[in-house]
Amino acid sequence: MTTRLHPNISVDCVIFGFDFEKLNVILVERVLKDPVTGEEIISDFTLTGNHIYVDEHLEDAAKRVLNDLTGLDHIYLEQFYTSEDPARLKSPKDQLWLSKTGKNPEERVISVCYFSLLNCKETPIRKKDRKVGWYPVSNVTNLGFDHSQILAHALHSLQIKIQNEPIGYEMLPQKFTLSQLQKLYEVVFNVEFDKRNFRKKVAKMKYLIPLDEKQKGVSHKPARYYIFSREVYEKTKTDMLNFSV
Amino acid sequence: MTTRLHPNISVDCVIFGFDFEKLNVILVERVLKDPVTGEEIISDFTLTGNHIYVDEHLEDAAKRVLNDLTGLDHIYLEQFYTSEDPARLKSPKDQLWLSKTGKNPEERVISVCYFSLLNCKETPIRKKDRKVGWYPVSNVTNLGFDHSQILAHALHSLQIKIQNEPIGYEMLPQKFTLSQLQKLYEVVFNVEFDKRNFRKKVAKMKYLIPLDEKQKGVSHKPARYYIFSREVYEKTKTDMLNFSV
DNA sequence: CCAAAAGTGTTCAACTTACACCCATGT
DNA sequence: ACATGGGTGTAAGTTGAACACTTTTGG
Repeated sequence: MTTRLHPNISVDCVIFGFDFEKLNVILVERVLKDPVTGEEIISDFTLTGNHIYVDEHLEDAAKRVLNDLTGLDHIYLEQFYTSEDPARLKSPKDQLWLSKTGKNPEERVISVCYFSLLNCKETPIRKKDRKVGWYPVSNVTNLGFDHSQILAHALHSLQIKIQNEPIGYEMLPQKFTLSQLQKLYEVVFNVEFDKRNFRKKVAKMKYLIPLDEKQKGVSHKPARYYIFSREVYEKTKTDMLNFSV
Repeated sequence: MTTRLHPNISVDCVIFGFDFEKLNVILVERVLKDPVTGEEIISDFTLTGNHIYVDEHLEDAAKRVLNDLTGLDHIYLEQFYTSEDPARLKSPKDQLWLSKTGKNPEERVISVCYFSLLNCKETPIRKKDRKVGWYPVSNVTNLGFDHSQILAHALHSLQIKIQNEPIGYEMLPQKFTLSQLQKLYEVVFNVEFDKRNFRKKVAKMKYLIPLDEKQKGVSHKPARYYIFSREVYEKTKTDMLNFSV
């Protein structure tokens, strides 16, 4: 394994997180100051990403990015899109940033994009040299590079995927309440559900298993905890079929 | 625009076609003969693809592949996956093929994959130097390179996509019958539908417009023709919502 | 005792499924 | 006349949508 970075191939990670209230995404601040005046020439945000090593699995490169940020392994990771417009890094701002950070702004870079799912509350973010944090997806505007489009793609892919596979549990703690699960679906799709109808719906999902354990220390009727059983899911899943358009 | 091919980036096209009976895919024969004995050292099939030019849009590269094969422009094209395992072209067979066809077998190639949709009956295939043709998807086994996995990915993506957008019409002639439409969905999902229930379902789709025109020259009751109206579709489409797992 | 979220059922409308026969055409 | 696929309706069961009150806890 060589350690040379590939000049033309990168990965970008759209790291989604749920905090029981909103859908969030990890962004990195991108600030460039004029060395003389101290004025901020660039001040915006981007997704997290990296060039790959020339003979590295792209998924491993994405895991590197994730591990650098969170210290975690085994994070849910899904390739969803490859951004490749030859002009995608050609805006004056992006060109300036690339030259000031030691990249060659002439090089074409295609970026294979992954989304990840995390529970914000259980994920410490290691802020290294640059400012990194969770930001509500609904507030995000004008990211650097073409990252706004990548984020839009990612959200759409997440919506499609979560309809067909039980991946939402990746954004919840192991034990969760039905209200938390409902809120998760609500923020992912940006809709509201009726509590009773939602509960009737999930009651049919046999892989959602109620525990004899309730919330403690909450100043209202404590909610029952549930767990997701992948084992039951794999045994009972049935292929979807429903062409709805 | 330079005309140098990028050594590390290619596109592969999974070209699906419907012939009113089966779902087909265009494959290219890959034959390598021993120059002395004439024995066939390699004899299998692959998808169609090509390296990109260094500053070419990947979608344009895919369009080149499609235009070379069919002479057509404006073919439905959808990026669905990027194949990237550093070892994806490392099997002895693939290495042999690469060296015998003037490629450097050491180079890592990542391939951005697109699927296209066509009506077989309206698509002439230009067979140039190599043998190219339509093959039933259900019979395909053991393609060269990692193309079997790419095809499986493509079929899955097609199934997901066709559930959420009316892209099936790309595989039908402009005027089609309801039985043809039904057969299309049946072969894409590999299931059978009840004729009456299918018709009730599509009757709700306002963008399926019946014509005052029927089949001619068929030895049975002639079927009414329908067209797909994109205009009506765009006006009436509603966002899907149904997390079914 | 108050605030806060948990939990629970019924009714009506819409949709899904299963199922069988006559029709228009070419040969 | 016959073979072929086109075209149609109904009843039963299931699912989806709308809607309000009681319960349990902490403060």
